[in-house]
Amino acid sequence: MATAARGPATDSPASLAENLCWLLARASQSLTIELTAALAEAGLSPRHHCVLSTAMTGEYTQTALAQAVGLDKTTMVVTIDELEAAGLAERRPAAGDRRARVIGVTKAGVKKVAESRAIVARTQAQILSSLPAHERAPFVDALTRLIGRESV
Amino acid sequence: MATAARGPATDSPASLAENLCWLLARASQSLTIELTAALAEAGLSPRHHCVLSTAMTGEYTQTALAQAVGLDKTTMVVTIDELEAAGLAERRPAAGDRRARVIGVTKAGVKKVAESRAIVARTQAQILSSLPAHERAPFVDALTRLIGRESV
DNA sequence: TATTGTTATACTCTATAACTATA
DNA sequence: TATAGTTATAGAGTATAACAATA
Repeated sequence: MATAARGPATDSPASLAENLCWLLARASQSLTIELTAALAEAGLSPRHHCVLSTAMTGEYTQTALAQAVGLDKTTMVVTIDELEAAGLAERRPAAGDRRARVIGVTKAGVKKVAESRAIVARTQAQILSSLPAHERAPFVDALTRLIGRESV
Repeated sequence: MATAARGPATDSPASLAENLCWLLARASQSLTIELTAALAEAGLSPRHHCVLSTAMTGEYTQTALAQAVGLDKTTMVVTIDELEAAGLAERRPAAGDRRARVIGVTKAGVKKVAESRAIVARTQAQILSSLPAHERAPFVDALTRLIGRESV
């Protein structure tokens, strides 16, 4: 079974197209596992990192932040709870709306993001190293366009 | 980029590399939702389709099938249960091992796969249409290499 | 009436452990 | 002792609905 364990031995001509969704799911899963393990050394999950790192780039309310990273607002509540408990982020009153909270990043959070970004960069470099250099940008580009597709 | 709602307005140079895992997760999620909706008209989930479609390509025991499509053996039990209840697949005794079961596809299953493959092909064509034709094969290729990376 | 954030709840997918019957 | 399949269970991640405070 030298090849049997590698993947489905599809013999139909439709196999390539048929596998797109499956390929994405597998790639996403294995990379997430890898990144989760790498980020654990900073005590963050990929979602923590993504939210915290994004929060640093502007003044986001919780809802705006949720939309920005593609999370449900209820998931965002839990995520912010955890980041706040860790002292990395905090809910600040929004300027013009007493309902809304702006998510601020604390000093400790800023330091943590620097740390986690280094980890992420290292991990992704490892991952992308399996692609020829000239294919990397087009690949990421194609992915981006695939995501932008439906929301346009 | 006046589109704050489109994605994180990252201002760091690391944004591209930083988003790889996130991009894959988003792409996988949105495509899975789309494919799930499309396949619902055939009464199948993407996982059902993938397992059934793969089972047709050879003589797989449950465990072999699980490895082939990247599912846990316990998930495979449930999947086969459902496919069997729907009359699309069946557990047959394996030739040389009384512990193992070969997953066979029934006549109804074969017809169903033809139907679901058409749906999948149509859906993927739609999805890939957002990429220039000459980028599609390299993109799928890159994805495949990314997955093959760790198991090698 | 609509929206922000919250809580509670449920559902899917996946992972872990223990069991059986074979090998 | 190890393996194929099963069962039960637990854990993520996400989604839905209802609520309070505010707009």
